[in-house]
Amino acid sequence: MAKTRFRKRANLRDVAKLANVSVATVSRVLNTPDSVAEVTKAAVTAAIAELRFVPSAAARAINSGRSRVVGALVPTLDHAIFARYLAAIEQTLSGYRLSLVVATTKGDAAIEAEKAQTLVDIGAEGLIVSGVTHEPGLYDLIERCQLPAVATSYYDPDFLLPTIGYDNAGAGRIALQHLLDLEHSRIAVVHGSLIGNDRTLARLKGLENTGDAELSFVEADLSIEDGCKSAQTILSAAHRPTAILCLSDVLATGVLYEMKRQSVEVPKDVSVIGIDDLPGSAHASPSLTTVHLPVVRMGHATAVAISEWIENGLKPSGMLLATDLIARESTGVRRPA
Amino acid sequence: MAKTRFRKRANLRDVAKLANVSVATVSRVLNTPDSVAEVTKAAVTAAIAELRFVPSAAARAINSGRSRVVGALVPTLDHAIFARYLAAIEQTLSGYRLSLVVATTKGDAAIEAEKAQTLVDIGAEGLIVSGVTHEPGLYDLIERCQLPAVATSYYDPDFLLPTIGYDNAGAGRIALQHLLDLEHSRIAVVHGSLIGNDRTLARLKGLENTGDAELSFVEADLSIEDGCKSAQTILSAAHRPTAILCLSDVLATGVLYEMKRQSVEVPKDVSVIGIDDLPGSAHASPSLTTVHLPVVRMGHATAVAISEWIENGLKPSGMLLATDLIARESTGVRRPA
DNA sequence: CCGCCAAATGTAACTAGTTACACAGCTTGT
DNA sequence: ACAAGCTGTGTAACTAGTTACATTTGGCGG
Repeated sequence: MAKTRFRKRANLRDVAKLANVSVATVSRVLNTPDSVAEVTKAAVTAAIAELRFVPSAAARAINSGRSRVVGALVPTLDHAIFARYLAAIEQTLSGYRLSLVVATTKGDAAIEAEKAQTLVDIGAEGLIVSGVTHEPGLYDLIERCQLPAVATSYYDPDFLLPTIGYDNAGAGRIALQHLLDLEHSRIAVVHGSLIGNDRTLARLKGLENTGDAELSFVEADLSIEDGCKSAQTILSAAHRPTAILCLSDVLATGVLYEMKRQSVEVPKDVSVIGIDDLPGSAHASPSLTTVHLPVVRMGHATAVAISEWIENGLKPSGMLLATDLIARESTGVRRPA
Repeated sequence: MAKTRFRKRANLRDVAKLANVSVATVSRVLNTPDSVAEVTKAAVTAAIAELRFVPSAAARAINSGRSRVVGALVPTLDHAIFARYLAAIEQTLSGYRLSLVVATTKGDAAIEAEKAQTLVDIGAEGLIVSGVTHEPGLYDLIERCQLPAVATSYYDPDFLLPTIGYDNAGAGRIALQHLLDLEHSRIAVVHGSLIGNDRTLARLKGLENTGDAELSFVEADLSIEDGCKSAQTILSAAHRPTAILCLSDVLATGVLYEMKRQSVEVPKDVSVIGIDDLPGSAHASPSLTTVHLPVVRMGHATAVAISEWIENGLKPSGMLLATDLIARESTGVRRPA
């Protein structure tokens, strides 16, 4: 009874003893079964089964120097854009027999640095981060550990880490240009928080060359709710804009809902454009004109890059992914007032 | 030169040698710094810095027997319901200093069993699975490894593993009852794939007690796209139903869009109800009546349960989370034909 | 009938940490 | 003044695997 009371996990030597073979033989049964005689193999297999032996991942890792884990740091999981992107990463990593650990940062660089440390603590072999704004601590960590790391959602060939992403300023510019082409000259811009969010900042940067147009800005949390509120603010303004440029589809969706609620016709009374191209945007009514961000391709490319780096030591160069205007129903030529 | 050519990662003994102390002292500097004299500590710290020493996660894990990693198997990440749920899990696990590895299964039990094995291979200390339909291989694995594992999104006190979730049949029943209360008697049911999806199956089971109502069924992929298509099918039927019950909000959203496109008024001409209560559902127009599934609470509860099990050996009992009807604008009393 | 070779297996030394125990050196109490 | 006790540190034995090298065994050719 005392024996079975607290039977701790069996290890290689327990199996070896029971099967009356050496530890090396057990190890061989596990790794190179062809090099072991059938009878011996059978005995070892039986012992493994009897002891319910499961090899220790840590012990294997210590020998191989491999954990087969890569870590991804994202602001949130609760946003379709990051979820899709991580889905693509996971799928591709899986093909390289690598696993994905996800850590969320709430867009806070300090939390990010902290969570990066815990990723290193569990032995992550590579890191994927979002954007190019980080704590020095994160760079230190990457440098100290000689950790393969790539930054995504942002393309910047001069950045310390390889970047795989799109031209956020360009995406903003594309959206703005579309509205300018439609002769809009009073445009409200709805954007998410600027604190620590280089993507949003860059998109705003892309709006600098406005020609004759006059831009006004509204900041909002990244939620449909806040998109609605922003629309209210904009509609109640003295000089109503003829177009609303949302730096994210989530906000645009909220704006669209509020327009409907207030019986403002889109695009007749006001045009609305987003950036992201979420799965739902094509089905909104009116369907949302937006700038497509290739997050799925980005996820795949990122996973391939980090995998090749980890497995073959091939440090990737950056990759710029194209963003395209998807013209749908929510934008139209400004009607002469 | 030859020395620096390929300086492999420094280890404890390298640091000890350089600092002229023993390995134990270095280890103490790392783990119990207060037990080391200041001068010694400084020397060791300097050596650590000089060699860019980073302790090996695997070696630590082998001693502690801990990996601090838990694995979650979900059908997909590309669906708000799972993303929100995982976000909640990650957040709560993080509080226990545990990391989350995500593996996606495409709803395929065989892929699930396979990925569960890779989770064990990287040393996961606990497993979170979705639903109660799995391969024997998965159960074997859990049993062999004595792995803490909980099943979610489905409550079944008699299941082999502790379940933390809701009553899916009940959720279906609530939705149906709502429509019956509104005097609907011809109801179309739109549901996702039944293959290997016990949640959908259970929700359908909940629709058995129909009273006088007559139900028709349409199967669709879980996408807005397919929700639209299903609506087309339903609208073109000879005997048009007065209400559409969607077993998922994604489908309901598609149905709603199609109604708008075809100028079918909701809820005047037809009522629409969903199940899930996605973030966007409250903002649809008309806003979607649905059955709220507490996925965030489920995520938290699951994370707490698995953490307590791992850390303190407390095997959780199951937990039934309430589902509530959220009556909004998309349902109304059937108009006398 | 002996030696050579290959297949099968064992021994022991690795991987990189943690930690029980021993012990030196100094302070404090009697 | 000497024992006791505390602090700081070192030695070596652990954790659980992999693997280089050594050894045994048996078949087959000369």
